[in-house]
Amino acid sequence: MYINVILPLALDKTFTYLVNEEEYKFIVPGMRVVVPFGKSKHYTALVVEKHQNPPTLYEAKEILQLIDESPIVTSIQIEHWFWLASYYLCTIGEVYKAALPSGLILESETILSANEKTVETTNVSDDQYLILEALQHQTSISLAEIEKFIPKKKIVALVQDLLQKGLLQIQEEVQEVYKPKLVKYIKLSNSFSTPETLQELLATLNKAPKQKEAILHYFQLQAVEKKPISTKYFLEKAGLSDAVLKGLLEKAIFEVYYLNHERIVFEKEEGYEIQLSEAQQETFLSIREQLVSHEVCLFHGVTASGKTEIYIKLIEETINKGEQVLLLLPEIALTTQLVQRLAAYFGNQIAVFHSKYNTNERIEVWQKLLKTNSSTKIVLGVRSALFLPFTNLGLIVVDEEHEATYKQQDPAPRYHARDAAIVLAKLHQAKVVLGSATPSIESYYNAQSGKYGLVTLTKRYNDTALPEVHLIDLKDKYFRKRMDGHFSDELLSRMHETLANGEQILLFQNRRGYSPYIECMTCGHVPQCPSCDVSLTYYKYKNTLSCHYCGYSMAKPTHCHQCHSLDLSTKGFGTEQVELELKKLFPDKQIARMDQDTTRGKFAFEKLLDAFKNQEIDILIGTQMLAKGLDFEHVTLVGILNADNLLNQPYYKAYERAFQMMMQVSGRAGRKDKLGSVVIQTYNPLHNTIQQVVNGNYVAMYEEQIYERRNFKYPPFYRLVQLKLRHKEYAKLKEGSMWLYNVLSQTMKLPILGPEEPAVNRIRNEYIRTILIKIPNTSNLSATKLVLKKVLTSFEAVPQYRAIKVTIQVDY
DNA sequence: AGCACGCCGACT
DNA sequence: GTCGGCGTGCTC
Repeated sequence: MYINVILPLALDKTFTYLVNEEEYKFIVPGMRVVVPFGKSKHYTALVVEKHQNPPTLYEAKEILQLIDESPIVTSIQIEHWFWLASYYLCTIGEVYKAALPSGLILESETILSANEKTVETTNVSDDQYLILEALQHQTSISLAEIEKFIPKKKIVALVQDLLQKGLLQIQEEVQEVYKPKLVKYIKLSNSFSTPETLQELLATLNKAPKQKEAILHYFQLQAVEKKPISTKYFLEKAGLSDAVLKGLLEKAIFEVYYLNHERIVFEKEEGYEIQLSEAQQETFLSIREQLVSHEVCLFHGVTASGKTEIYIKLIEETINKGEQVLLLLPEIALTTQLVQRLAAYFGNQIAVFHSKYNTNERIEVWQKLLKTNSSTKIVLGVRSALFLPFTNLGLIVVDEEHEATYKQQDPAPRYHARDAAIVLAKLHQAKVVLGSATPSIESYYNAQSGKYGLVTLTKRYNDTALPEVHLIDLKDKYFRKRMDGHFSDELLSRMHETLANGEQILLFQNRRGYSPYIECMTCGHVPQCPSCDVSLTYYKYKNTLSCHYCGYSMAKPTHCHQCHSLDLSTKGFGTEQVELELKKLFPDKQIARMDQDTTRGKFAFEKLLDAFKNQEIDILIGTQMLAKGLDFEHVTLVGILNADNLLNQPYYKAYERAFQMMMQVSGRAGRKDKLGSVVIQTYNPLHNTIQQVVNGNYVAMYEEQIYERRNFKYPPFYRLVQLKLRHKEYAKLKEGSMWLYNVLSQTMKLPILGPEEPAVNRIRNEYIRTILIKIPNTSNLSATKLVLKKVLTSFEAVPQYRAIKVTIQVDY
C-alpha cells in the first residue's frame, strides 16, 4: 500500500512511499509523515493521497514514521496549494514550505535549543532526557546530531513532544522575535490589602500629602475602571508628577508590573457598540445585496469614510451564521488601531497572524483553528494567513486591496494574496469583500464589467470634508526664486500656519539618504557600486556612500577617483537632506524622519509612530511608509515635496501607483472636525495624473489608465508573465536570454517583449535580463503555461545555459 | 533545492 | 600522486 506525499523542497512532483496495512488504515491525507529521501536525508512530508498502485519505474521506500493523530491540513488547503503552484508556476514543495509554520516541518538541519525558562525535566522519557542533557553542554543541537544517539524512527515524535511541552525551542533563521509591546502598570502592594493596614498607611502619610492624594486617586480610578491601571494613565488622571509615584514605589506602597499589550486589547470591551451612520448603513446593505449575486464585491470608499465599522458589521453577520472570517491586511504592524477596535468588539474570537510572530505563536494560531469547536472565528492577518487551516470560511475581507505588498516578490511562491484569496473563497463557497479608497485598475475593471459587485461610498465619516489640494509649480517657483531649499514659499507659509495652530505636518519624499548620487563637477564621474549597476547614495550624517541594492558602503571620497578634482557635488535630494533643511528652517520644532534607515531597529517604527501620535513630533518626514493606512488626529497638512519621481518610473503601473500613493498620503490630512490641506510640489502641474489627484477623481484616472492598458496590451486585458534571467557573465546571459526569447516567440505566437536590460542591470555581481510574455485574456492560460514550462525545460537542457537562473513572476 | 559522483588543475 | 574546483544527474 502506498501514499503520495509532498516534500518541503523545490520539486514539482509528489513522491510515493510504502506503508504497511495498519498505517494505511490510519493515514488520512493532510497528515505528516517522516520519510527518507536521497542517501542520508529525511524530511517531514505531507500525505496528499493514498492508493494501491505500486510504482513501476522504481522501488518505493518505506516511511520512517507517522507524526499526526489527525490531519493538520484540510483537503481544501491542499487543493488551494496545487492551484497556487500551477497558477504561479512554482513547485508544490515551495508552496508547502511557505504554507506551514516552519515548526511543523522539522528537518535534519533544524536547530534546536533548550528553553532557558524551564528547568522541569520530570515527565520526559529517557530518550527525551538525553536530548535535554546534551543541551546542558551545548547551546544548540540539530536533528542530525540527535540522530547519532537516538534511533531515527523516534526522533521527530520526541522532539515534537518536547516542543509542545515548551522544553525545546526551534532556532529560527530570523532571530528577530516579535516582542509584544509591554505596558507599565501599577498596583497597591499586597501588604495594604486589608482596611486596617490601609488606614495605618494613610495615617503615616500625613506628612506626604501628594502621596496620600495619589493613593486616593488610585482607588477612585480602580472603582471606575475595574481594569489594570497603567502608569501613564494614572499620572495623567491624577495630575501628579513622576516624582510622587517614584516616592511611593520606593516605599514599596505601590508595585510596578508589566502586561503584554496585545493580551489586554484582546479583552472584549463590554458595551462597545458600533453605530453606523446613515451613509454607512446604506453601504452595508448594498454590499450585502451585491454579495447575493456576486462572489466578490469591491467596496470603493474614500479615505476616512469609516470602512472599519462596515467590515465589523459584515464580520459579525458571518460569524453569527457560524462561519469563519479572514480579514487580510497589507501589514499588521501598521494597523494596530484597526486590530484594537476589532478586538474590543469581538474579544477572544479573534486571532492575529503577524509577520513578526515566531513559529511557536504561528503554530498556536494554526492549532486553534484546527480544533472543531474553537472559539476563534476571526483571523486578522497578512498574506500568509491565507494558508491557515480554515474549515468553514464564510467571508474574506481584503483591506486596502490595491496595496502592492499583497504580491509576494521574492521567495517562491510569488503569489498575489488578493487573487489567491478569491480562489480560496471559491473553494469554501465564501464571499469576498475588497476594500480600498483607490482600487487597483484590475479590480475596478472587474467591477465595471460586472464580474464583481461594486459599492461606492463617497462621504467621509462625520461628513468631514476631503482635504483641499494645492499644486505648486516648481519650475515657476525656482525661476522666481521663491524657493528655500526644497520648500516653496507657499508650502512654508502653510507649515508655519499649521504649527502655529499646534497641529502636525507630514512630509513625503520618496527617496532615502541625503542625495541619490554625487557627481564630480570637473569630469562628470559618478561613484558606482562595485557589484551593482547603480550609483551610490550619499548619506551626509554617516558621511558614507551606500548601495540600496546590496548594502555596500564606503566612506565618502574627498576627491574624485577618476580625475582627483576636489569639486564634488551632490545631486537630487532624499529624506535626510529634507530633515536637515527642516532643522534649519524650524529650529525650535521637533522633527523626525521615517524611512528604512531610521526604522531598522526592533521597535524603532512603533516608537516613531507613538511619538508622533503623542504629538512629541511636530513634523514627520518620510518615504512611502507614510502612505500606509496610518491615521493621526492632529495632522492637518501633508506635503509632497516632489511628485515627479513617483511618475517617472519605467513600469506600466507607475501612474496608477503614483495616484494611489498621493491619494493615500493626502488622506492622512484632516480627520474629525479639522479640515486638512495637501500641498503637492511638481514640475508638471498639468500632468493628467496630478490633475486627477487634485480633483480626487479616481474614475478619471481609471478611464485614462484602462485606455492605455487596452492599447498597449497590459492587464486586465492581458496577463503578464515575466521571466527574470540572472548570470554573472554578461555575454552568456545575453546569448541565453536571446535563445530563450527566440524559442518562446516561435512556439507561442504571443506578444513577447525583450530580452530587456532592466534599469538596474546588475545586482550583487549578477547581470539581469527580463522577458515579458503577454497572454491575452481570450487564450487558454493553463495551456500557455504548459508550453512555457516545456520551453523552460528545453532551455535548461542546453548545457551552456544551465547555469542561468530563471525566476518567473506571474501577474507581474 | 541539495547532494553525491565524477572529471581536470594546484599542491605535498 | 592527492585535494578540491564546479558541471551533471537524481531523489519515491
